[in-house]
Amino acid sequence: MPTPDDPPTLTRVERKEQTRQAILAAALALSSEGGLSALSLRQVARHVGVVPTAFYRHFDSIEDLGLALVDDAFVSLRAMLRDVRTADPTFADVIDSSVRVLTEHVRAQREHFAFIARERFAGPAEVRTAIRHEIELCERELAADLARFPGTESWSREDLQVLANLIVGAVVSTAEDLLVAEGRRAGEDAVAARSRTQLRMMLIGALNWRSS
Amino acid sequence: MPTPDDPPTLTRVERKEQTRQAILAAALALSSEGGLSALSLRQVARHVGVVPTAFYRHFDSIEDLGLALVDDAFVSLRAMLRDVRTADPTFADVIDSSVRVLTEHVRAQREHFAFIARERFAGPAEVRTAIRHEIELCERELAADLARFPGTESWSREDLQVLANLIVGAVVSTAEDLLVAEGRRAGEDAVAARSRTQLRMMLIGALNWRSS
DNA sequence: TGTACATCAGTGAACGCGCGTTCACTGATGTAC
DNA sequence: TGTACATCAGTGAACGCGCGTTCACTGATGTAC
Repeated sequence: MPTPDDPPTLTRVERKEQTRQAILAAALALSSEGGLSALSLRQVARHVGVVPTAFYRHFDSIEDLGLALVDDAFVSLRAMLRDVRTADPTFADVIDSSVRVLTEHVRAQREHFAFIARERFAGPAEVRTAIRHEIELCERELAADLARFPGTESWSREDLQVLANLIVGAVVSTAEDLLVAEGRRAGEDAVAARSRTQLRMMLIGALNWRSS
Repeated sequence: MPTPDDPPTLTRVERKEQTRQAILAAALALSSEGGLSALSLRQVARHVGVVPTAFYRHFDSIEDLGLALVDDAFVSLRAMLRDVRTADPTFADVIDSSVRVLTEHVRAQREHFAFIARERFAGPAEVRTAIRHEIELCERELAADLARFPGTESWSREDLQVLANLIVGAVVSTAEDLLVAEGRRAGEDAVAARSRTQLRMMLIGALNWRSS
């Protein structure tokens, strides 16, 4: 970024990283209208306050930048999953606390979650593949978590995977609905309430699985 | 379309409708790379074999065309829902027959389902809104269907709506996974098998709801 | 510490290209008599 | 049925604009001695 009057304590490497982050932030914000495929290098450069050619010092192409954004977005998503796992133990109900954590993270990292929802099907082929791969990894982690839950001792690996897929699907769907609520408190609360009921129905189904 | 040697039995109105359909088909096919937002009027015209300005005889803009495609896509989706309702009565299991119908329709109308999955979050604002609205209508219809099912007599309107949302979410998610399978038989079968298991888990959960 | 040289993030001009949109048009189809 | 006129789907030239990419460059920062 062309700010030669920054504190001179910043090294050249640090300045470069700063510009890189500014480019990623601009791309994330601008792609919310029309998506990554409709995003132009010049738009991004203009928004960052840099000449178009400077872009190439950081990324080969918009698609390359997209892959970096996938990494960033899944850092946010994994942070959420981590918080779900280590949720406040004063919340007795796993579902209540999980939905609360999800709502908070979607609210705080709205652009990252919107990016995943959008580019999962609309992004350039490589970006779509990268997102699908990351979601698959999350499902596998969840399956491993579920195996440690009481009541799933007798489940097959396959059934655990299927349940993990079901839950991830519900979470994705809830996150998408939260995004549609666009931060309006009433809308978000309704989505959260519905999600809690749905997860409870699913939990009842899972607990009665194989024993029925 | 510039085919002046078509059988002269076609009226001018019929010819116009033919071109309109060709434009819709071209837009549907071309938007699968990059989405509606990245689709240009000139690309569409070129693909149809018509001069760019001819486009305006049929649509005001790509966005306007997109709204027409939403209508077409939901004709396909509603046809599927209709088939689910009136499924072959020799299939005793509602879930087996529903998943079968879904698989067949996604296979036959792949482009329409991909359009909905993609533009639901990536399309121009008006298109996104139109899709959301249509999905909501489907949910309401499903809720009405569910009310006629045995076992839901004591359910509140609200709970029926929540269950309908859960099922629609699962169906959307399954349809999307079928699309990712890209018509490979093995992949489709795995998705279908998983979907059947998930719907059964959900069914068990629903049947034990309120009675637990 | 001071000097001479290397590195490299960002510049700015230039290019050819596809874009959406305007406008006046053409000529086959349709209609009124 | 035949003729004169209206309609209008599709044409083709032209426009200004933003695009991705090339290239040679500048000058502050970093490094070797």
